[in-house]
Amino acid sequence: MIESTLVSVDVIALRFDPDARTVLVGVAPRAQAPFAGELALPGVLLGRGERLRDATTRAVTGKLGLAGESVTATGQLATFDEPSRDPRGPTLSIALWATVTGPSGDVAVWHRLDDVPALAFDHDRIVADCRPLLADKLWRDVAFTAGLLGREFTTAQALDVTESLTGDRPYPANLGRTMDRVPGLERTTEHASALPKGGRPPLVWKWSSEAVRA
Amino acid sequence: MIESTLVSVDVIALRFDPDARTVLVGVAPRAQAPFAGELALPGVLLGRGERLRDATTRAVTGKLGLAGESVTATGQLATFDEPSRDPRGPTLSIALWATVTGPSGDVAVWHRLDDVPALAFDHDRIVADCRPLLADKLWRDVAFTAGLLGREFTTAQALDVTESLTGDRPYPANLGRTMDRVPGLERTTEHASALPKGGRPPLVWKWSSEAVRA
DNA sequence: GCAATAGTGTCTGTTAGACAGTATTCC
DNA sequence: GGAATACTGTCTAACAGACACTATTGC
Repeated sequence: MIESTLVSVDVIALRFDPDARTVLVGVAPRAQAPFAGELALPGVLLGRGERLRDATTRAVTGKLGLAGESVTATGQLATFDEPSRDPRGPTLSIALWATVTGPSGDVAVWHRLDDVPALAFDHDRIVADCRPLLADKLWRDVAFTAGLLGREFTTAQALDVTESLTGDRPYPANLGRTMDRVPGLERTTEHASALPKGGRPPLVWKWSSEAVRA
Repeated sequence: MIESTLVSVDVIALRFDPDARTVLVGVAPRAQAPFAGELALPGVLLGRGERLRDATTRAVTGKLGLAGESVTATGQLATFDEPSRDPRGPTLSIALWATVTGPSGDVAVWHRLDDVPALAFDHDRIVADCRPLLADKLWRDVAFTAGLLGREFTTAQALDVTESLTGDRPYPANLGRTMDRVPGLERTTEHASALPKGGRPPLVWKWSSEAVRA
């Protein structure tokens, strides 16, 4: 009988901050050794029979201090199998993404995707390797996109999120055409409320009800 | 302490058969319960500290009866976490791909990708879910493509492989342009040897030496 | 009106898809 | 020459990228 492997679940928790106009990743200082006090992605050991989705929520609530309801969507990214990645012994790490909303949590520290500080374990590598995967999901994976932007959002916010994930701000006209092709996403004629500094109010986009049965 | 999860590695082993002009998946009857005698993807339990690549090779050699050298490339697909997928208890399955060449092996049974028989466990689902992922790797993932087609190949074989994976036979001119854009792939002026039934000999394509440092 | 923000029309170059026509081989 | 196979040139539609111009708001 082969001795079984430990499996941990490490989560890239993303939150869109409309005020900062950017997407943020949640990290937290580790409570225990190894790497006690150092920042790390929220991660937990996968329980026997536990679903990945449940472990993801457990990591986000337990390690970042968020409410379970604030997790709007989750999904897989990749698996990291470097045996020496955890000093306690060989541990498989399944990297997942989660989109969250609402209050920022008790212990979470939020950083821009292109400005994540040095993290414990191989978490720097996980973030670096998974960033292109995340950028690829925007406007392609409806659950991811809707989870990040919420039930309805403005063109300006869509531009901000795209810039945060891809590193490149698209032209509004081009992004509009991209969004027109996203299934379940509808351009409304409503305008958002006036801006603090003036300027034309942006258009509102909404997910059709079937598309977001989260 | 949380009781740890069992992790199995299930492999979609692909082989291009130039005579049958199609890509084949390797499956084998299970030697032990559960599902003894039924066909299944080659799979093994992941050992403690074992790399996924090594477990993939172990599955292909042990369960399909192929030589270790016949595995030309491997990579990740997705993770399946349905707790009831294995009657022995909750088991995580990491699905991986492997490309193989050479003799077809002692126990392996080979089927066309669009004609895989009913399989044990949730392996039907794994094949169905992963097929689009595999089609997406062709001409994009150089290791995958080179592993499947080998060091050099003809335009006709490229057409056959593309048709097997995507279900659609492209026009030669269009595939040629796609291949012109694949980094490390070079169109030669050589022609393959004559065909059994006559006809113009196809052009040969080669990977540049840096591209295939497998 | 001016600054600030947002949306629209249109042009360009690239790519995917399609197909007729041509080339090379065996018999 | 005819059947079988393979390659080439070119046309069309879709798409990404770019940008000038117009529209709406607060001051």
